[in-house]
This record gives sequence, C-alpha cells and structure tokens, in this order.
Amino acid sequence: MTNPLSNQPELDAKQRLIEAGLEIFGAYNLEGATTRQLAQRAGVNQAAIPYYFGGKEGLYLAVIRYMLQHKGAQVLPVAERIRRKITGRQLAPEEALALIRTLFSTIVSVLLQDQATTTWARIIVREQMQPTKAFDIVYEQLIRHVHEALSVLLAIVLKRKATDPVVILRAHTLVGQIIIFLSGRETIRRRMNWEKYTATEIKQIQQAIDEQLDLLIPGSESEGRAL
Amino acid sequence: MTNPLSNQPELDAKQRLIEAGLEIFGAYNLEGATTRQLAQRAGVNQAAIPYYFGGKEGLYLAVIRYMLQHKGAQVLPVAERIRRKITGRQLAPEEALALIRTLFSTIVSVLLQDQATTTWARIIVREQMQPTKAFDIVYEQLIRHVHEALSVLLAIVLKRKATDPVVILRAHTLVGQIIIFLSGRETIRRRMNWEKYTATEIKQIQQAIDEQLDLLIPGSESEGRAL
DNA sequence: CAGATTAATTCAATCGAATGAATGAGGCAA
DNA sequence: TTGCCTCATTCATTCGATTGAATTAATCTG
Repeated sequence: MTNPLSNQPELDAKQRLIEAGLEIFGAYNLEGATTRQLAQRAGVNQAAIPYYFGGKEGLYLAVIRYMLQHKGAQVLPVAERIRRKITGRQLAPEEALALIRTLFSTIVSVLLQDQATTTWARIIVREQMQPTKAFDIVYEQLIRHVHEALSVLLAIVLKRKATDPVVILRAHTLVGQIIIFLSGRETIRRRMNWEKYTATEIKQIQQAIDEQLDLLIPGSESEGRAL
Repeated sequence: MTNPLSNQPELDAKQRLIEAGLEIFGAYNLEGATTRQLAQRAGVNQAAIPYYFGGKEGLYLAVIRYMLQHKGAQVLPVAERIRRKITGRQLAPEEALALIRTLFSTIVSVLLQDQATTTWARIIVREQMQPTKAFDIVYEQLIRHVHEALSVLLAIVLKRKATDPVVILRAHTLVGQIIIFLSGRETIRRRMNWEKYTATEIKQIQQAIDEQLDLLIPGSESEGRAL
C-alpha cells in the first residue's frame, strides 16, 4: 500500500516529499493525511517535514504550488491566447465557440489525463467545498483567468452581455459538465463500469462534451474535431 | 460556533445527535468530525454516541439513512412517475425533455434548497470521491434510479439508443450542470458574489439550467416554466 | 593533496495534546 | 425497585512536532 516511492530513486528528500504529498493528499485530505504516511511514502524520515516545510500544512501548500506551476503551464497559455483574441476584435459566435472547444479540450486533458493530475483535481474539488488558504492561490492564479475567458466567450456565443449573471451561471454549468467526471467519480464508475480514465474513456468524454457544446449554436455540427 | 442546538429543545438524545451529525459531518468529514464536537453540538454526553450508534461511524450511517429517507421522499416519486410514463408508451422527444425539466427542477430544489440539504449534498460529493459503505446505500436507493430514468429520457430526446455510452455520458454532463453548484461552490461564491443560495439565487440557477436544457431540442424555447 | 572544521541533513526516540471509546456511578420515570 | 439513560472520568492510541545525536557533504587549512 504505502511502499516508498521507488521511481526516481535519487531525488532529494524535499522533492520526494512533494511527490508523496501529491498522492497522499489526493487520497486523503489535509487533516486525514498523517505525517507518518507522508514520510513513509517518500522514504524519508518524519522529521524532514517540519524541517523542510515548517510542518504538514507547509508541505500541503508546497504541493499545491508545485502542481499549480506544473498544470498552470498547460492551461494558462491557452487562456492567454484567448484573451488576446478577444481584446483584438469582435469575434463571431462561431469563432468564440471554437475557442471554447479548444479551452475545454485542454481542461479535460489536464484534469483527467493521468493519475497524478486526477489526484490534484481531487484536491481542488475538496478545496472548493472547504477552502483553505491554498484555494486563494489556485483561484487567483488559475481558475479566475479560465473562468473569465470562458464567460466572455460564452457571452459572444449567446449574443448577450458578459455581465449578465445568467451568462456567467451558464459558464459554470459548462464547466460542471467536465468537473462532474471528478466530483461524481463513483457514480460514473458504476454507471459506465469504468475503473479509471484511460485514453479510450477520455475520448468518449471529449465526444460527449463536444456534442453538448455543439448545441450552443443551432445547426452547427462538429466535424473533424482534431484532438 | 458549536453551541448546542437550541431549536426543538426537547428531542431525545438520539435524534439530537443525528441533527448535529448532519451539520458537523457536512462541515467536516467522517474522520475530521470529532465525537466531542458532535456531542457538544447536540447538547448530549459524548458517551451517548457509542451507546446509541455503536460509535462515530454508526452515527454517520444513521445520518446518511435519515437524510436519504427524508430527501428520497422528494425525489423518488418524481423518478417513479417518469419510469411509469416511459414504460407505458413511446414518448415524443418534446415530452421527454419536459420530463427532464421536471426532474431537474426537483433535484435543484432538493440539493440547494436549505442549509441542511446543502450540507447533506456536501457529504454525497465527498462520498463520490472517497466512497465508504455509506455510498452504497445512497447510490442503490437514490442515485441509480434518478440516473437511469434520466438516461432513458435523454436517449429519447437525442433519438439514440439508451445503451449508447455517449448518451449515458451526456446524462452525466447534464447532472454535472447542477452538481457544479455544490462541488464548485467557492468559485461560484467568488464569481457571483453569492454568500449562500437563497430563493433569488436558486431562481437564477434554475433559469440557467433551463436555458441549457432548451438547447437539447433545436428551436424549442422554454415558456412559462411552472416551478 | 591530506586532514580538520564546519554546516547541512537525516535519524531514532520522545513529547504533549487530542482522539474515540469504555467505565461505573448516579438519575429518573414507571 | 427496575431498566433505560446520562454523566464525569479515565484509558490506550495516534497525532504532529521536537529533540539532540549521528551522518554526510562541503569548505577550509597547511
């Protein structure tokens, strides 16, 4: 169960603790994870946690920052590219929808791709319901940018004002179509007989979400979606 | 913070513990909640927990069962009514969509209605990511029926087979549009400046979801939605 | 380059605090 | 009295953090 990490056998204790933290904090929560678990999983002494991170919570924040930097690098460029296109000129609804599709494809990949990102996503969902100071970082540096870009795009698609509360709410519902594959994991596991999300499953999820996005512009059928 | 429950001052210790458990287990999780918290909140001695429920976990299961009975009574009749209509005759897509709308309206009410149900919903979302034996009960007695009914209805709307995996996946995404208001709570709080879901907010959420559902049948605009 | 000194890191052992549960004495209505 | 229930107290366990010695790596010295 909690065997020491045997891959990358020669990393310094600090890095090993962060990677162990990713697994443990994903499986349990901040208070549910014990320093003994973390230390054993990292193959490191328990005292290394206060030594390097000031304590368990410090390690937790370090894990958050580590993955934020890692995954933000995949998502933020897409959001930034969208932001520039938006401010440039008036987009047609079809163009805006295409950008939403690109954004969602990226998000699905980042959130469901591999085991590490899945546990990372679980941490975020937990933070949504019981925010700690870690959520501030994630929200300000990642979530906010993505959501604002999405809302503007959706306003264009729906031909409404970006400040319309219902538009923002519908942006949330769109995101909800992705997040459900994390927050409703066990239900999906039972309904689909899926043990985990491999490339096959992710492709089907992408298709389902794409079909839903198609609806936003009447008569437009997605064709030749390139992944 | 953890004042004893002062409403309904004369309930027996058993019932008071269940209501306290609803709040505490919603705010924290099973292992995060302490028996001292639970006892103090219920205005009851700590020893009453092992006495009545065999232990903390027993109380947790009792809370699940209590709310399942309570909330299942609101949702299951709707799902059952749908099931009968489905097996009766072939439904038109418009009829099926109307039933979906009814079902979703009920779910939104039940999940977001008041504070008690919100904490209950939080418990379920947590169970989705870290299922305990409690999830078995909730899934078999509630979630499964709703999801199966929804999938069949959606298949009719989309004019596809109910066994098509993508149809089931899209049923999940539809549910995700509701669940996001629980699992993405903190993001929504910041984006909308909503502190809690009162009747005003729920009405707007209903509208956003309704608009999304409208898309499922091209050209159909919702009119005079009766709650 | 060899040996000594220092700083950085890791370790086993232990601490006080908090936890869930158990205990047995008492209360109280029937 | 009897049987159900509540109470203050206590127990063993587990938690995160600390401690100071031991080990390693880096730097300095002659």
